[in-house]
Amino acid sequence: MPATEPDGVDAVGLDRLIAERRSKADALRAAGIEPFPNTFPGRRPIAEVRAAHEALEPGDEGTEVLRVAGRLTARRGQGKVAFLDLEDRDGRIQVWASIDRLGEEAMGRLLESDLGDLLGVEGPVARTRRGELSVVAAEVTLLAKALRPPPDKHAGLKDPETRYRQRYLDLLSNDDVRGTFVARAKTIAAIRRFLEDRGFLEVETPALQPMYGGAAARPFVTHHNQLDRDLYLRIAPELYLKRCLVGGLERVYELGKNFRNEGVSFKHNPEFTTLETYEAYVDYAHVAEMLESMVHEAAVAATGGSTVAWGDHVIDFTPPWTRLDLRDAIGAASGIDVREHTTAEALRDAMRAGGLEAPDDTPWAKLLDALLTQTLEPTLIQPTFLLNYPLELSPFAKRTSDDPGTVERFEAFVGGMEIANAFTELNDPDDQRERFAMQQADREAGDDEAQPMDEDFLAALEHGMPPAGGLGVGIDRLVMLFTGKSSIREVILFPAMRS
RNA sequence: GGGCCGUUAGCUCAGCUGGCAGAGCAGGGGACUUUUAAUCCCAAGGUCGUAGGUUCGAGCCCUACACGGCCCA
Repeated sequence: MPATEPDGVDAVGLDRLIAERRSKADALRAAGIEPFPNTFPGRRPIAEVRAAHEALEPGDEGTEVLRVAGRLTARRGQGKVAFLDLEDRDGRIQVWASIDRLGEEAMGRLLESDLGDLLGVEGPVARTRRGELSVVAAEVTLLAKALRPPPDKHAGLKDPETRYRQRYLDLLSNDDVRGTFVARAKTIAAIRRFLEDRGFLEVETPALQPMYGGAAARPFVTHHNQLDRDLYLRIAPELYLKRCLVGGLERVYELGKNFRNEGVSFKHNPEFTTLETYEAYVDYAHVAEMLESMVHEAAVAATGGSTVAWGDHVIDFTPPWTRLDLRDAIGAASGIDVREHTTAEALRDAMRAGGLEAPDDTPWAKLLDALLTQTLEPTLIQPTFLLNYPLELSPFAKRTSDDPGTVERFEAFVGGMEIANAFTELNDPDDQRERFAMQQADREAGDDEAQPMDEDFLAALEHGMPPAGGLGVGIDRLVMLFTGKSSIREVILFPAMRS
């Protein structure tokens, strides 16, 4: 064992680094200093302290003694004066420590601290001759000893696997990652504020459901031991929120997790966050106006402005957004007039003639959806509504008055992604029963994402649901747009990973 | 599910045609009373993702697997 190593430190690599930090913590305890104290009262956020002292000139020192706390991220100087960078959630400030102010013992302890330690510092704020705003340490308190070394301070943590599996390391070493999740919180808060202002009630409906529905997706199945029955994790709250409309709650929303048993990719995580809103006595046109205002307000709250950079584009969320008829827009993007190809065979042939993927044994409406995905969707960078969808794709939407094969539904696209789906809600229980029957037929034909019949929901509709406009918004995708991230994993704190 | 790429020190990365495992930062010892990725000197730190194979010899070539990323479905 090298003579320079502390007692008990003879390990190598990471083990040695941990052992060194542990032995420092032990030494503090032996000196009567608790390396994990319970509290540090009166601490002020660094950003606030900075703002209050911006006016200080180089060489000046403020009169007020205050406290800041955060993680030690860098240290310069090792002798009788040292400069340390302390970082909290929203800011970073230099700590100016000198043996003159701290005394020999406290200065010695400070120099024993390690990068990653959580420190509390008390003292006045000064601006150094070089112009750096600093807390002049009169007293330094270790608030929590870091027993493991943090990631490199300059390069940050880059390995995506470690970033997602140990997100706390990502958050503490990469400022912009913290910013992403702050933006996410601001987005969600702005949406709640917006809906609250419009008289919506926030409700909570079951995530564990005896029967799932409200979306085309495969569910997770779990089991309740005492009831001895299988339950599904919800794929959407839709059918419960409509029961709330039947009950007279008139304007409701739920913001929460859905669970879909599908693959993981840059735009899919098995649990993800959606907003659903239902408003009585309005139709989908009204919902479109609400959505564009809501997203605009959320963009301003999250980013400070109405526009965001997205690749080489600048997306402008300012209402009103472009409104296009689905069939017209597909025709313009693909060169295929879907009104002229009214059978699955004809549409499939036209798609293949145009070099597009068109699976066999697929009904006309699903081919239309495939055509949308392949040709139109990637071009919808600026916020755009596509209006009026085929009935077969929309088992809960109300028919248009002029075409029984079309429903009052829109999807909203931004950045080449679908971010929202809305319709005038189907409230005729007999029509709804027919739609379930159509889904049942799809299911028997092999579509395992088709809706199962839900008699309990039908009974609710039979009691009378007011005409209403409903909306679903993908919150994760919205945050991707606001923060310029191209992967959903960048906006979910702890994304799903293989074990 | 398919294709391509990646996995080397705590972190970020080099590593040539197969020939002794490298750097910066972090960490350790020392110097330094206004630093800004502080600087200077010294010493240390490795199951090269895992398991096989080829070879006198494998971080490097081959096979399988694991995990991750990107693209496609």
